[in-house]
Amino acid sequence: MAGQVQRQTGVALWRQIADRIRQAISAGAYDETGMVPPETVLALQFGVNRHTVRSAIAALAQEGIVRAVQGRGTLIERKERLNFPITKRTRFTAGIGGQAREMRGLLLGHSEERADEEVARWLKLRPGAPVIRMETVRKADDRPVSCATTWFPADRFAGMPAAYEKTESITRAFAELGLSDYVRATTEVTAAHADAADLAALELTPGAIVLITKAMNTDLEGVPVQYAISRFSADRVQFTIEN
Amino acid sequence: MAGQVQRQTGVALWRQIADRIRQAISAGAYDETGMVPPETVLALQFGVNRHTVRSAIAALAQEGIVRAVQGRGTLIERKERLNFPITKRTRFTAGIGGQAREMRGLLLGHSEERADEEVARWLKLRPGAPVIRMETVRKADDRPVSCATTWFPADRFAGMPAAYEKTESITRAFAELGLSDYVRATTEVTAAHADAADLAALELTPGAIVLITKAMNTDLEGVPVQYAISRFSADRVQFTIEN
DNA sequence: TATAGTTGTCTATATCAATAGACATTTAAA
DNA sequence: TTTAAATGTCTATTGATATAGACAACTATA
Repeated sequence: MAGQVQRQTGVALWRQIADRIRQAISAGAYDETGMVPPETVLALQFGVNRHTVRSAIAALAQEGIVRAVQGRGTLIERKERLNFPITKRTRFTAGIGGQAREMRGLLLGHSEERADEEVARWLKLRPGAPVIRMETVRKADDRPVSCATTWFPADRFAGMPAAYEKTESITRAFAELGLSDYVRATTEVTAAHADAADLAALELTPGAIVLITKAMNTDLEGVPVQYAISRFSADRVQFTIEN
Repeated sequence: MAGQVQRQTGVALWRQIADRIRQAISAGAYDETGMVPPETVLALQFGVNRHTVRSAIAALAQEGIVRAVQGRGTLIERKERLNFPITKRTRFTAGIGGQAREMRGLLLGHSEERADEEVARWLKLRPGAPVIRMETVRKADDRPVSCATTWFPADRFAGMPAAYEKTESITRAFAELGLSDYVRATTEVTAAHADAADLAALELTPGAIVLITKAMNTDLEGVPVQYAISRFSADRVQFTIEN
């Protein structure tokens, strides 16, 4: 994890260092001791003052990733990265499956609106067609993993928000509405800094990274049934694509 | 592109704004005029002082993305986000294909070493087996798109570095070494802040995000021939997964 | 019960980031 | 040739970031 931090780039040193330590923890670099190296050692490694390292560690403690104990050191509290397979049969709940005890989808809000150009294109509707929009957060063992904006054709899935709120799962909600099976047609993946809404929904701190997927599901006849823009905390998930 | 910028996060406002404008340009938000909105308008949009916007634009001008002209406005010079499909037949050169005039792979360095646990697992070798490691950068029209660390079984592909340096492509290098076809077996995707080496290789600024893929290719019998960890500039690419 | 090693707190100083306002300079269009 | 609209430059001030040093407080262990 050597490599120097860079100055005068608009990114504070303490944030660069926090990001590097977070990544090192994820990669298992400190698994032997379960602790982050002493502040003086890190300061030397990164070529900065000890106080700068302290700012970085304070940020990580704020995220709940480490806990500093006076006299002992800085203990690693949490270290999670869920694997999320993307396949023809991608389902959030089943996908995370055995990796967490409890999976829940929470409905933050919903509305009926007219499809804009992007949504219409993905759902193969005409622009202005009525669609149901839902804002959701998905949690694994009560830790938010992703939040999503999802659109459904309104004529076919008017009862979606209620069904989702009841079942806490898209798959089960589809089943309630008479769609027993569906397949993932396309997924686009990008990454960006989380915006304010995502930070709040995913309980992240500014500067955090989100993996963004834009995905379209179809029924077995190939008719689009759902278009979703999901934001995943990059620290907590990885995607796997099996071909 | 509304949404406010965030203060006291360790990421300077001018950098947040630069990132947002870069992304808006990529998304085609200013395609009608070919210009970025006036500084005073942006300052109002983001809720910051005009000087802060000027810092952001100066950074983008430094990257060669925009060019400010006194009296006229700020012109968009370049606007790239390459789409990179991930399929069974994923090939970097062909994948980016029609989206750039010229595709090149550059060999930064290589060595023969013993497989560590991770590499051995992916290549289905025993730990300690000899492998060839290559560090490469891939460029589209001379702009770096990704950098990669790649491992090959040493017994089978000893001539890989030389072949890659000559052909500037993994596919063509494999062909030279007698492997005419191969398929993508698995791809893992994550995102993280770029580390110092990636920043240099990809000509990015600190705080930039990289999409990271870990991918394994096999020959047509299913024998692993290549394991690669690639880092893509998140500002310059997106992935598409077709199922 | 010392002692080494660690985190916590305090003061002080220098540099970067951001705001504020005024005015110059250039361009394009009226 | 004006004029409006845009970028360029300058000065000044405030708050965040980073460094520096000293010492307190706590933990584990010899």
